[in-house]
Amino acid sequence: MSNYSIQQVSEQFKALGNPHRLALFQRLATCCVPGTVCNASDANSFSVGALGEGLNIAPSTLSHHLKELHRAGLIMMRRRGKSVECWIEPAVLEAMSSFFTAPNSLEN
Amino acid sequence: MSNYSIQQVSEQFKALGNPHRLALFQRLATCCVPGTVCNASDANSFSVGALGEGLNIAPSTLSHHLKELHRAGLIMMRRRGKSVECWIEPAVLEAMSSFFTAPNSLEN
DNA sequence: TCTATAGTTCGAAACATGTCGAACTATAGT
DNA sequence: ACTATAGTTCGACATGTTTCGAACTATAGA
Repeated sequence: MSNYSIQQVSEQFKALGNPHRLALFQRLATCCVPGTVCNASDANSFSVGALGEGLNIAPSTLSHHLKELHRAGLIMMRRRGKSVECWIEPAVLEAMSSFFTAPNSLEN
Repeated sequence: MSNYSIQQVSEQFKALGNPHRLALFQRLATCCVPGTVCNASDANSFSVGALGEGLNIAPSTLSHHLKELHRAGLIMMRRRGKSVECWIEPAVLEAMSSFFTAPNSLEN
């Protein structure tokens, strides 16, 4: 049973509804190579810069998108020295996935 | 393994990233009352009008939102007499859910 | 303290979205 | 044919979003 509202969940989907942000999120969500057993507990983190690699967007745009993902509650961010590391809490992936497998549990 | 691109999937999330559309989708996805065993094969359908009930939006707005959900490939629509019935294919729920449980399977 | 690296904030421009009412199409029943 | 019901399309308007460059803050190392 989720304690999120329709409003909150729609904000999360909106955050994923942009190709750049979805690519960033997927990069964080993909914690192991295909065919490998994925251990959810050691979620690996990326620095902001590393996340943006290959996306061809300005640093300011990258920063903006990560802020959106963070505000939606989809990713975590913490400063570590010169860089800021980002990661996804496994519970977030479970909650998002369960919207489709158990949509009853959402209220309002 | 999904055969959708980042572009396509982000369109699907974008479609769900609006409170009204998410409410419509959830109403269709909720095929059984909480605590009941849900049989995915007999997905129940709603007419356009029934779906919009309680949402306080103009018929034209409702129509627009359902078209968006349909264009994103999230819902099916078919005319049945005077009304148009909408439903979700169970495979869509599985595909969406698997983005969060197996994000590796998405390319481009 | 100076410099280089890593991100963020701000303001502006172009573009997309959500919403409505009015006018339209489609079907069923009389 | 006429009427009522069910949705859709169109045009308009207000509001949001995406993106950038320029200027800023934060940290580490020399």
